[in-house]
Parts: sequence; structure tokens; C-alpha cells
Amino acid sequence: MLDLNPQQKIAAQHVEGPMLVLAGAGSGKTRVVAYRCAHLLSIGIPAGEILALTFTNKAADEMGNRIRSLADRSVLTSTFHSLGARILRESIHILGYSNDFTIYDENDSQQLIKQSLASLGYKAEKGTVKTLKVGISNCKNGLLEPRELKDDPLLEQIFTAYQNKLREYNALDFDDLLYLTAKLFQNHPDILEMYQKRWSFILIDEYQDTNAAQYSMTKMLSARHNNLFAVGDPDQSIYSWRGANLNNILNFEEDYEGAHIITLEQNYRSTSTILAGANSLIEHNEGRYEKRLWSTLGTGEKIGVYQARNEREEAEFVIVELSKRAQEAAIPLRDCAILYRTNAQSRSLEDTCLKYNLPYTIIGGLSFYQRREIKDILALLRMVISDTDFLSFARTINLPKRGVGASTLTKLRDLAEQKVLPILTLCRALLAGEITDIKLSKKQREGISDYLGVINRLKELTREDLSIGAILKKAIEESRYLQVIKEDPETFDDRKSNLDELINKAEEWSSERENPQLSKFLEELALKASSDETPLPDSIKLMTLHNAKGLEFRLVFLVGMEEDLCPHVNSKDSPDALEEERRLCYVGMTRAKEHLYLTGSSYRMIWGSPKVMRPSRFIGEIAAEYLSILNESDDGWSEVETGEDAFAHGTTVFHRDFGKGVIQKSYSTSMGVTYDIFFYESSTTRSLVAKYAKLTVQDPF
DNA sequence: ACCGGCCTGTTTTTT
DNA sequence: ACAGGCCGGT
Repeated sequence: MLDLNPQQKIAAQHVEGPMLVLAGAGSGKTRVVAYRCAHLLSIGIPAGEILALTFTNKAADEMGNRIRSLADRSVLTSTFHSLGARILRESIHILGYSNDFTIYDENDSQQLIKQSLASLGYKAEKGTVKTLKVGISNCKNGLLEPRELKDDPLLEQIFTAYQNKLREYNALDFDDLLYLTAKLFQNHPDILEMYQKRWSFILIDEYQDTNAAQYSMTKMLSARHNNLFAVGDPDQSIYSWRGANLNNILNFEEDYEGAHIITLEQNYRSTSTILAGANSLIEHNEGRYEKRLWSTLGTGEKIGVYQARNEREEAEFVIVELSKRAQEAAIPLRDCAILYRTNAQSRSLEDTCLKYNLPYTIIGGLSFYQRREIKDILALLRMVISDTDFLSFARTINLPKRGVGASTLTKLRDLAEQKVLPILTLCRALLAGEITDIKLSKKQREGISDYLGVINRLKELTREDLSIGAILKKAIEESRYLQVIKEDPETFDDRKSNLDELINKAEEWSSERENPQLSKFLEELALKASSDETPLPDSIKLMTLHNAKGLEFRLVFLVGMEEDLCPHVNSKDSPDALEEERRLCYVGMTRAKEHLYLTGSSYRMIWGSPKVMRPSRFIGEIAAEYLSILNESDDGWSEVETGEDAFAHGTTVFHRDFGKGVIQKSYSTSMGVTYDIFFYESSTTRSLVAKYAKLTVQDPF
């Protein structure tokens, strides 16, 4: 308690009744939560009655460790989603699912939407599936019936069909973990009461990111003891697109009677220049809780602004500057981060790190667990646990080729639905000749029989109490999976070593728990975010602005600070979305402790076609006194990288944006200057190249 | 009829 | 780099 400021101390020593801590960036909110847990333990509250909720596994782990080191005892620190999973594993039978449900990821659930569309006779067009997924997600996160969301008969129909299929396959999507938990509490007061009694003190971190389902879950859970302790910062709300509702934090006082509110404004992270710069940006948002962060960490240096001519030069500047600054200020590389708006931007930075031989780790992006070979083997294991998970069946039945393709799968699925049989039971019945509705070729018959054999042998192994690693090894062996990945010799080694890595991870995981169970292992992997993976020991961190929330670094680069990228083009039409982009930029800036750079490029390849970019409006919104412009802005012409094949030797190509179109100027030593006009439509590279009008003009510039 | 190989369009942010 | 669509082969 000694190292807390007066405000923090009041929050940490609070015991009874609801409290909201409005904690600005870097004001020590995680510390306050950890200290409050420790304080509750110290006055004799049993550890089992305390529940601390976070949004990411990493935050939950960190919180847990912090409490352990303060109080030498453990309390349950969990993400909302794994809390949902925990509750539903105990009680979901009441909703008509079985307790060994599997958890589908984003991809799985899109597949299922596609299936639902097809089974209702609709064609699954490209955009439709995504729109429906978003619609269904919004319904679940907002606890709304489809008709309350919008008048869309298709959404209503698909929602029902999709939800029925999930139940049939005994599977839950991510949103169900919150949605069904909230439903369970709403409709079964006796169950709710059981959980209310279990946790009398509930703490929530990043409260500004809660959606209606999470709000409702915690509102109901805390209703008995009324000890909800929420910590958050409205200026860091960046997840409205997945249903987060800023009103949850803004209306806390009205929602929770007798609520105390504490504001933390002293920042312990950044220099006052970085902080003042970030403040001057976020002040452009309207209707915010007025809050001024201050720090005593000194003025520090100004925020560097660098405008590169193209993406490669931007990456080059960032990496060279980063390694220079890290060296002269003795900043370890693990304390350096490069943040960007979209995952696709990591590419050029990655390449440049490789070029300069600097260790880096990409946080987020394509997760280890989303790789095909990993998902394949895990799907096979899911079939060992579940007879009815058709999606996992469909994924694995033809690995290796067993002659069962798309159309046979459709028939099997429809028949299973019609006969109300789990897919594996149906397969057994078909082989035994008990069901003859589908004619199978000899090859298919043998294939399915082989597959069932694999599953059966693996089932036996789980009963024999083999380690999870050993079961994985057997699964790969029995299913002859190496044969499958051998078909692509290019990637074989990579995929093989990923599988070995999976086995290692499983052994490690098992060794850390008392009673390691395969089903628990699969659940944890399903809930594991791509950002949860362990980075290289001393490496530069590359990640999206979203993934950077909650982290801090001594040296930070925000790259791609351009209009249409940050703020993102999809946010331009909505003032609310634009404000969220501004908050996102604010979150990025406030990650920096000592050094902060904002960089952009005048020219960028977007979706394979060249585009001229303008500097982000956010740079202009930061008060100029905190900025240091590192290079002169150019004349509007930006040099274009040309592929080896594209243009003749000695030719330099420039781009310049003129509103409606883009002019490309190429200069060659032998032919002088040539101007081409590109008119951009929403087209892809290939059609674009076919459409451009070529003309040669006098140089008017 | 059905499977599997080849070609084309594709990326905001995530538990 | 991936998934979905098309088409040729069985």
C-alpha cells in the first residue's frame, strides 16, 4: 500500500459497495486492481469469493501473478469468455446442450453460416456470410432478438438455423460463451443464485470495453452482494465494433446505486511531452469525460514525425532509427514496439527487420493455433471427445484422402439431421448396413471404416490415461497425417515442426496442472488469442494498435499514419467511428514511455494497387509544439518502386494525387518525361492495369 | 455424379 | 499466402 498515491489508496482499500475507477492511461489501474484483491484477502475475505475479470488471457495471467506476489495467494482471474466457458461446463445441460460442448472459432462459425444458408436454399455469396456473421454477433453481444436489431427476414431465418446447427453439433461460438451465460442467468434464477453466492467480490478491468452480454452477466452476478469494482477509461474504448457499449461505463453511477467514483489522473508512464501531445489529440473528441493526465517524469524529447516516400523507405527509416536510438539510450529491444492499424502492414517491417538482422516478434496476426496442420489435428481430437461435431468431422474425414468429398458430406449431414443421429453413429450404422439411405462406393466404405478405426483407437488411448502429448503423437501417426502434409514438399518441414511444437506445448501444459484433461486442453487452445503467444526473449514487438492496449514500451513507433489507414477508410463516414479511430491513435501514443515517433508514407500498395496517401489528420490535430518534423515534406511527387520486369532500365516512376485521378510520371534518360493518368475505381490490380488511359503531355508542373 | 487439381480474388480492428 | 469457383478426369 505504501507505493500508492492517495487516490489509488482509496480505491485499493475500498471494500463494500460498487465502485468505478476512471483511470487514465498509465495511471496504474492494473496495480489498483491487484492491490485491492490483496487488501480484500488481508482483511479475511476468502480467496474463493473473489473474481477478477479481464479481456485477454495475457491480462488475466498478469493480474493473477501480481496478486500472488502481493498476497501470496491465488484468486480466480479470468477472461469473460473463459468465465462463460467455466460456468457453462457446469450448467449448460439446463439449456439443452451437453456439458462437453466444443468451442468453434470464427472460421468454424462462418462455415456453419454457409451451411445454414445452403440448407435453406440460399446461395452463399461472398459478402453475405460475413454480413450475417456480424449480424448474429451483434444480436448475441447485444442480447437482442434478430428482429430487434433490424428488420431483416434473412438474418432472422439464418440466426435460428445457425443456432439449431450449433446445438445439433453440441458446439458454441465465441459469442455464445457470453450470450448463453447471460441467458442462463436470466432464465434460471436458482442457477444464478448459486454463482452469486460463490463470488461476492467482482472486479472488472477495461470496463469501457464491455458489451451488453458482459454487462448483463456481471450486473446479475453482482446483484446479491453489490460489490462490483470496475476500472476503465472511456478514452481507451476501441471495441465498439464488437458490441462494446461506452454507456456501460458512462452510466455506472445511475446503474449501481451508491456507487463511488474515483478518478486517477497521475500518469506514471510517459514524459509530459508525450502525454500533452496525446491529450491535445483526444481533446478533438466531443462529449468525453473531461480528464487531464499529468506526469512528473520530465519533459523528454518531442514526438518525431517522419514522412517517407514509400512503404519500404518508411520501414527502413523506422528500423534504422529504432536500432540507433535503442543503442544510444541502452534500450533493450524488448522495450521497443512498432504499432500499426492493420495486420497487413507488418510485412514490410518484418522484411526490414530480417534485412538488418534484428530479432522481432509479431504479436497477433495468424495464430499458431489457426495454422491448418494444427487445426486439422485438433479437429481430429475433438472427434475423439465428441460424436456429433460435424464440422470437425468434415475437416478430418478426408485427411488423408478417403474418397469422401463435398457432396457426400452434404448427404451425410442431411441424413444425420433427418435421423437425429450424431455423425459418427450414422457412419457406424451405414457401415453395418443398418441404414441404407446413402450408397457408398467401395473406396468410401473402406475410408470411413478406416477413419472410425482411427477414432476408436484414439478413444482407447484417452481411457488408458496416456499423456496429451502422447495422444497427439498417436493421432498424427494413426491418421497418417504426415502423408497428408508431404503432398506439399515446400511447406512440409514447417508444418512438421509446427506439429512437434504442438506436442511440446501439450507436454508443457500438462506438466503445469494437477489433472490435465484433453478436453480442458482443447478448450484453452480454442480461447487462446493470437496475441497470447510467447515472444522471442529480447525482440522488437510488432503489433496492431488494438493489441497494444494495456502494454507499455520505452520506444514506440506508430507507422502508417495516413488518411484512410489511420483513420481507416471504413470509418470515414461515421463521426462515432472516426472518434474511435482517434481513441485508437491515442491508445497507441500513450504506450510510449520515453520516445515516440509517428511515421507515414506518401505512397503505398493497397490491395495490390498503388495508391497515393495523405498524412493522417491526427498528426495535424496534435499541438505542433510537441512535434518535431524530421524531414521536409516533398513536392507531392512520390517515387514508385518498380518491379524488375515492369519498366526499362534507367526509368524512374513518380506518383501524384490530383483528387479524381492519380498521375504517374515516369522519367527515363532516353525518352524524357511521360505522364500516365490512372483513374481509380474499386477495382483490383489486374483490371486496373487494363483500364488505364495512357497519354503523353507537356510537362505543366 | 463426384472428386481433386488449378486459377483467381482477396485484408480493419479480436475474445 | 487462402479459400472458393471452375473444369477435367475418373
